[in-house]
Amino acid sequence: MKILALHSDFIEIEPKKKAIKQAEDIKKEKIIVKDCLVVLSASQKADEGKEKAVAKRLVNEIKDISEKVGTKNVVLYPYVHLVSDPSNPKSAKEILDLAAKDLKKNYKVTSAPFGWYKAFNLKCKGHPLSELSREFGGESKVEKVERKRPPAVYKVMAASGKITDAKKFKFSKHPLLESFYNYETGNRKTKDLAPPHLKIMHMHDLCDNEPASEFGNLRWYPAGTFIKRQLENYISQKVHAFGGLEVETPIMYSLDDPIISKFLEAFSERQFKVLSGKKKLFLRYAACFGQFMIKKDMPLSYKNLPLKMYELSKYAFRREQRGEAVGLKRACAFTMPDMHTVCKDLKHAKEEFIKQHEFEMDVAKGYGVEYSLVYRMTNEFFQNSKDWLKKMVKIWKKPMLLEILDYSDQYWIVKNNYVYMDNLGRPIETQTVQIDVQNAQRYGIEYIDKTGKQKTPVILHMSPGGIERVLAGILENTVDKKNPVFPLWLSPTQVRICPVSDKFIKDAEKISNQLEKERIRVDIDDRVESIGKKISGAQKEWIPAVIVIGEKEKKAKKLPLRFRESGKIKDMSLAEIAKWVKKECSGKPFRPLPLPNMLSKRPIFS
RNA sequence: GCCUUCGUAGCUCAGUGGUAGAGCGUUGCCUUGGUAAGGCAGAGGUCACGAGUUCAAAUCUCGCCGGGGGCUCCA
Repeated sequence: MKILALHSDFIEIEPKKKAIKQAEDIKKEKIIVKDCLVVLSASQKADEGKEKAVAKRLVNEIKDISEKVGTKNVVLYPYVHLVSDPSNPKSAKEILDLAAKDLKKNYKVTSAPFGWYKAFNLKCKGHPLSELSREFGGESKVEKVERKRPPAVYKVMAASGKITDAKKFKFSKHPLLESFYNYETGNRKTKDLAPPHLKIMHMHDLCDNEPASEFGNLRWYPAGTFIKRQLENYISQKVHAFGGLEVETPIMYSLDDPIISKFLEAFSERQFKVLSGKKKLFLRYAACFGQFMIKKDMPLSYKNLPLKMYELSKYAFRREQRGEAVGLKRACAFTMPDMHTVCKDLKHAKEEFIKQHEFEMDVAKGYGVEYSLVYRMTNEFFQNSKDWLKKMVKIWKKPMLLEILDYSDQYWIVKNNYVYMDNLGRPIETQTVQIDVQNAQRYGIEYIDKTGKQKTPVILHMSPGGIERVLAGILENTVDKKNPVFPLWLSPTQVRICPVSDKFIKDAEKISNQLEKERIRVDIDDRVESIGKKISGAQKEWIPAVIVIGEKEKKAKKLPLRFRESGKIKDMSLAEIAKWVKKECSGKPFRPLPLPNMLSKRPIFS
């Protein structure tokens, strides 16, 4: 559709006679509208069948222009002569009618008669914005790139390295892998319920959807922010120790960039786009772009390889469709740790892959959640890499699923996914390592080898798990437990002290100060409530350990810790408590209590 | 984007055409306690939003926005 918008002092329209058969029946009278935006429009062949989308675009354009020129009077004037390939009249009329209906909510709309020869008299204001032309189609429905893919073949590699057709594999001892396999192959037994982590998210005041944003954009409250930061710091700490060089790159990139734009064409529906004046930018969906752009500008030597570059992307953005963004499983803005390793060649990449696979498993230990492993690869890679896969399974020590693809329209030739399952039998894919054989060439990344020749490297992608998804996995994992707790290093409160009455608050504070010095997160239930209620509250909050303090404890040398998981009470000295927390949290980052330590002062967020 | 379902107090929800409800939480007072919920009183609502039908709409119809599920998708 092409439009010409004229901000006018007035327009005077006089219908003369019908130009086409389909012309609408009207009274032949003069129409005069003063101080208005006259929108001459013509729809094109390409708009046929997309009337709704085109009408929407038309409405948006008109809103945009009318706001700029400051008028609420709109005159829709069908003007087929603007284009050389007009659509059929029915389609054009439909677009105009839809647009008029929509615009009438906010504007005074006059529709010039459709299909008539009209005389008109118009005075255009002549300021810089008074004459604007625009051209657009129903972009919201861009044709999808049809990918005709042959179905994948699934096999299972047992811990011994033996490969079996997945259909024949006995999954009975591996229910997690089985339910994932079932989901992958379409035997989906899902329940018509929201994933349970949504409730937990809310119960613990972690986070919520932000109604003033797009769906899938979350706001995080202190307890949620605490857990998120802990996970972020844990991963970053691990990656640093593994040799990742941390960088920070922009979150938005120009759509006009010759390298990047090519990469994006097929996925334009999934991007958030941003306007900077006339320049169009998009928000990144991963940290690849920024890192590849750095690497392409670096004078890389074989001596630098493998070069591991790491970024914790806050945020990465994907414009998920309605019905796809669910709680933490698929947010539209998410935190993505992303490492890209430049390797000399495929052989080198395969060696490095093994190390990164071990690394991923080590990181996953900190999450404390059981998961499955799948390797997805091209058939060619599979045929050449059976021994390599055996090395993987030896580290993994359990059967892993193999998905073998008979096509290669993606940038990777092999990747693994670490898969958590939610309680409704749906997978949450988190960590991954991938061998990328396309992007080095696409971005022009090169290194100089021993002989002084320029070579194109192979790139390894590695993510130790999108933070939100990892959290979803951890939360889902608590659901079937009798007395669920967060891993101690992720518990906002580790120990709660409950004085039996307000006489003992001072004593509680003393103990709390001592424990705080040992870097333990302690809070005090100083509310005027019965001790039973304080215990009950601590249980509801999943506080891992509770200490009741009264006359008895004041005198005793040890403190009675009630552990949530077991429900048992154990007498422990301050030193023993500190030792326990240190042991449970070894190798994990520390953050102080995210909320006031006195419960009476603590705000409720949702 | 399509299909489906839901939207009532801070939260969880009841309320099928006739005065807006409960539990939890919150506020105040009483209770000063012994390992899962002490008592009493109060505050808190544009029934998502807009239009329509009706003497009368939380309730029926249409539209719109938002949440959940399914499809597609997840680079």
